[in-house]
Amino acid sequence: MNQLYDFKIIEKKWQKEWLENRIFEVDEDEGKDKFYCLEMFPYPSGKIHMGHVRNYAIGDVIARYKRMKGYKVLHPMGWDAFGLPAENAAIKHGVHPAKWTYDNIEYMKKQLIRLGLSYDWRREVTTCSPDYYRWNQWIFLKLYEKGLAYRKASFVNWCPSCATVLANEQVIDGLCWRCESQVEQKELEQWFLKITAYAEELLRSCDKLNGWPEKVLTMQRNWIGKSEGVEVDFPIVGMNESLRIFTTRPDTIFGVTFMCISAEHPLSEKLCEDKESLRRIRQLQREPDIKEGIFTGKYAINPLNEERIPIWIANFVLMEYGTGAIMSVPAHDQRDFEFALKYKIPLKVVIKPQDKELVEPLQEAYEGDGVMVNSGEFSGLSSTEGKRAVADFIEKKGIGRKTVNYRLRDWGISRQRYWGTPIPIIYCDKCGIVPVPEKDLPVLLPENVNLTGKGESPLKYVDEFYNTKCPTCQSPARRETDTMDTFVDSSWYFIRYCSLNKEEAFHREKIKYWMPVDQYIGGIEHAVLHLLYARFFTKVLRDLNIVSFDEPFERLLTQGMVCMESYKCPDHEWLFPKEVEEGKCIYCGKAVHIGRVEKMSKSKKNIIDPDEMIESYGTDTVRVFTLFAAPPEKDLEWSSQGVEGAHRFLKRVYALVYKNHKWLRDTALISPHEPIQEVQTSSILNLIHRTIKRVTLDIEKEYQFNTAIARLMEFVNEIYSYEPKTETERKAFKFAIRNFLILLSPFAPHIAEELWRAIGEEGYILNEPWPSYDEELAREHTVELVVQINGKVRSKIMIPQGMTDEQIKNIALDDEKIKSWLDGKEIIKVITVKGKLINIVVKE
RNA sequence: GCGAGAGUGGCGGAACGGCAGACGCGCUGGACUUAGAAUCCAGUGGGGAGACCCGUGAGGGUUCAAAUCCCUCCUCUCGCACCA
Repeated sequence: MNQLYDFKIIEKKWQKEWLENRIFEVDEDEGKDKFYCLEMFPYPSGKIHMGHVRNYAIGDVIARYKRMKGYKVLHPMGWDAFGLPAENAAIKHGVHPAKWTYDNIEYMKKQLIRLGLSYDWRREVTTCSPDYYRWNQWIFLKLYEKGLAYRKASFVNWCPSCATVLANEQVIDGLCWRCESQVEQKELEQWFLKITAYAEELLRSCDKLNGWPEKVLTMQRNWIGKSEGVEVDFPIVGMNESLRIFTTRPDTIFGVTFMCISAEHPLSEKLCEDKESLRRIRQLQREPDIKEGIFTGKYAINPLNEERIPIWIANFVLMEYGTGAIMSVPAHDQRDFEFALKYKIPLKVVIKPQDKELVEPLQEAYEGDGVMVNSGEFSGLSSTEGKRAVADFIEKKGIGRKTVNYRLRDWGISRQRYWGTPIPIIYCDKCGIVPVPEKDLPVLLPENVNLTGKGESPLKYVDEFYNTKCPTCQSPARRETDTMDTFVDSSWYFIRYCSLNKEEAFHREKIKYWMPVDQYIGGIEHAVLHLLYARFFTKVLRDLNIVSFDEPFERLLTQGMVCMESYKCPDHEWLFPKEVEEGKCIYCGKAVHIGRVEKMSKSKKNIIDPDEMIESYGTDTVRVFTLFAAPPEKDLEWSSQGVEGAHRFLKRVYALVYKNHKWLRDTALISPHEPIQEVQTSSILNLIHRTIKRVTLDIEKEYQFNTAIARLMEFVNEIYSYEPKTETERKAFKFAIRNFLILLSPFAPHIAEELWRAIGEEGYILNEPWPSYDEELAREHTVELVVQINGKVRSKIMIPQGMTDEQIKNIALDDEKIKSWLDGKEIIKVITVKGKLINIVVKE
């Protein structure tokens, strides 16, 4: 055994051996319980970043722990390999996207192996390979057959920088999720997947996702945005037409004083003669904070009270939601109130709050519940009763119906870019839209293309791709040239991992054994993107009888961000941490401005390169630090001194074993039946059982790896003080070290493996069962009794474990310090807690 | 504006309603060194000579006992935000 902890040699050695001996490979075993541990696969952008390291370190601890607990653990990894950066790199540097991508994958795979992650690489999935994307196409065809994939012209989100369309989920605050450019509206014909057909189920089964963070579920529920209400037809005066509106507040229908329609509403042209103003309103569409409208000069009739209601066109009414037209109740809706105020439209109060009087003129709309007033026969009903009564009345009269609206829109998947899955559709002049027959899959992405990034699919100009024959009538036809959104790829990859066979993507028995994923780990940025799409696909695949479960991810852990302070030099802009020495810029010596701790990002250069860290300290240190510095779901602040601390800990572990390895090697383990005489033996056994217990509970309880590692540090600190002398003490010591190494191994697998062999153990530590603890031995022999008087600590006394309340009371009252505190005072009450605390309540 | 989460030493962070500050960083002292680095040992919330007192964003409350439960407020972070 080498005296020094040479992590480079150790880590390389074991990584090689683990791979060669294929110890991470796993197959089904019906006799054993399974555990599917999955981390979100990365986009092969070039290099792994610290966020990945954290994500995968967390997953690896869980996978290794569960495996040692006796589960068959599926722990796969792959590449989300289609996407824009590859194409942009190609345009910029002239490398083919495929080469760029596969080169990156090769490099990043090496990095993952260097991290000691326990993946079964036989299952590796690369979404840009035809083996994979042919199944995207196959699923698309199935969706098409079921009417769940359709083509439609509409206004879509267009990112000018990415030169492609984006789905609604991919627009964050009006900006592109990927590049943060301002998103525009463009009218295009596009392919959509009917996720709205599953809106209700996606919403309802949120309630069953007990293992998900409430925050993510809230975001999904908000995104789906269900609201129940009624649609009502308001006849238009002098026209043979009605204006259909949607409202969730039928109880306020007697308070309508105007109507508003969207400028994009089909009737807007017909109703509004002032085309100039109409165009102006269209320009102001979705402009926040501005309310603009024009009166059309036309009126509608409120079908409940026959009142004449002016019809307006307003910029704040959305065509995509409801019917694109609303009834406006300014007294009870703040938006309508502001609009009415601006255009001096009268208000009519029809809801009276229970607990206060509304003082007119109103200062703001009253949107709460109350009692209906000025509402004809409905007056006197509560809002809740009124909603139902008015809705029933409307249905009975045949002027409308109860409806449910969702904010969720269908998923637009067409992308005007090259590096994605071709949509398997052919356009024929005679037959129209013709799906590519299943037997002709995959529709291969041609390799020779001229990439421009100008907003049109380059496939259009690849003749041998574009020109084809109609599968139905054999006449010349054209292929669809848009490719699929890459979120399609990641919507089912977790199912693909289950089947090893290259030809068969959906091996039903294997899927049945492994799925659903027991623990999914990734960033919260996918709360409504990937996670919603994956849930949707799972339900679709279930309805296609490919899978038999409703939800893909049993438990979800959203890990926090990796953060760091940033540095900015007055002359040299943002600086990398290594460009700063003692608070000064290494180029000009000027003091740098230290920015707040925030997510590591290339633009602010507040990044730490995992490769450099591994080079200097080793993988085990990096893993231990990232797991120790914060609980997994919280943000982690990178600290170079913290890394040193983690490294110091591992060096201490190494030195501890080195110091004793010669005799440890030849010593047997203490048997559970061996009589314990020496105090030290009993202390060592108590220490290790205590440690096993606490580490196990910390991992089981919400994956508290930070405290688990703290326990391991405590173990090391304490065992340093023991000098085993007798044979029994040595056997106990060996037992302790051996089990400690198992406990350490999920966090720092390489050093654990190395030391495992150094103390004479055989086989791979990953194949060892997780140690169990003896409750009796884990208990402390003596307890520090805390004695309080009126809730304040007044004394601490060491007592044997297991005293009765009465004994404790006597000991406490007999204590000299306590006696002096109690002198001359009357004891009212004595409370003892679990044999370790006593509170004596006295009259002051 | 609405919703969720958070606020604890110099710092990262611990604490089933029961000893606030585990563990780590940093700092202080000591040992080993010619010296340093590394390592090891000890100490380290604030005040006070001391007995003790004060301390978990602020203020109230419940309780024998509150960082933890309840109410009001402040600050920060993250979602949502013309969805009728």
